[in-house]
Amino acid sequence: MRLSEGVEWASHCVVVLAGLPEGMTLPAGRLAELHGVPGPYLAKALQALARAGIVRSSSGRYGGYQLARPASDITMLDVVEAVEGGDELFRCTEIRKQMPIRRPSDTFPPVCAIAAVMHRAEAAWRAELAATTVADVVGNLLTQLPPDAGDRLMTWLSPTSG
Amino acid sequence: MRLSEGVEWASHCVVVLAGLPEGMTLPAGRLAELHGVPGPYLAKALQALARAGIVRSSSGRYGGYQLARPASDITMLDVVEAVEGGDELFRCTEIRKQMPIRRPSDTFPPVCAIAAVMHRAEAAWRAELAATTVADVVGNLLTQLPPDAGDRLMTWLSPTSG
DNA sequence: GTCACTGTACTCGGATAAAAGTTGTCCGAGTATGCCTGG
DNA sequence: CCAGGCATACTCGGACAACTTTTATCCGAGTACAGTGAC
Repeated sequence: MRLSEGVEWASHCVVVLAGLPEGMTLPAGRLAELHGVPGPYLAKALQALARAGIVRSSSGRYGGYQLARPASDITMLDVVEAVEGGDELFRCTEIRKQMPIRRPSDTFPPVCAIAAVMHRAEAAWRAELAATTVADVVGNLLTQLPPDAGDRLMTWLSPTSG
Repeated sequence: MRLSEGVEWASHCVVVLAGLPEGMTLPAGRLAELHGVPGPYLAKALQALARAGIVRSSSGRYGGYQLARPASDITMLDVVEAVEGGDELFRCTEIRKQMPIRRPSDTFPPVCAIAAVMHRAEAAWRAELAATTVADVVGNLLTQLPPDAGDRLMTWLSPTSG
């Protein structure tokens, strides 16, 4: 089991979009080129982000994607759930209820004891993702990258380059 | 993304095995029948548990599976990793290193900032699973199930029944 | 000089194929048991 | 009556298909800009 690649790509895209000047958009093709990933498929992840209200898309010439709300209001959990779907990692199929030793009069606890453990662990995972915003990641990156990384990015994004 | 069904089945099997008298074995076919799941495929999960040293298998007539160590020494993380593999949920493909704005002189931080967040969340998930042993789950079940559930199980498991 | 219109080039969005991983199944190798035979 | 050997039936273990999910791709609908022409 592993998360889809789209989660990684979408996360990087959101981080890049968070670093853009206010109002600037970036088309999917450019984002794909920047990250070296297949463009048409990255679009799929970006569409998922748009459906979730994380990014806003503008059509037409000079259109593209931009964040729909401040980076400090977007958690990593939002990004993961947008791409991956909000389904739980562990889905209990209630096989305990199919045991032949069951009697009709038996009243089962509301949740399977095993599912309870799994859900508790999953909640811890979600809580950690929800505690980190995209702004946190950007802030963390700024302390690690070379000082001119932002300038280089903007230069590369200028239409004459690339 | 979701965990494979084998994780759920294996967990239930381990719990059942933990409730057996010392030294008693249970064949895979019986475990499958008990849970109402496809037998040959459940064997696959049980084999994984055996490879991980969680259960011990005995061949031959009246053979089967039993726990390899006390239930209090088996965590739910052990079970999940045995079936699902120890791979991490989020695998960083280091796409940051493929950006065209990169320069050879750039020294990258050891871990991608995004991967760091994902790994932190994953660690929280694992920690929660590692904090719960199979014995805990069994103890929890004993407070919820009807008092005669154990007797019913042993009756059903007796060779004359089924 | 200003405004409205039209053409164009670019964007997103969803519908459509290929690849991988998971799910499900089968048959062969190995082993402890129970029976049979011989002492 | 007891011990040894043998056939048996049962077990696990790994190798082999079918299906679902993920990955990858394409083409059409829609939109904002730029140029053109009329006023």
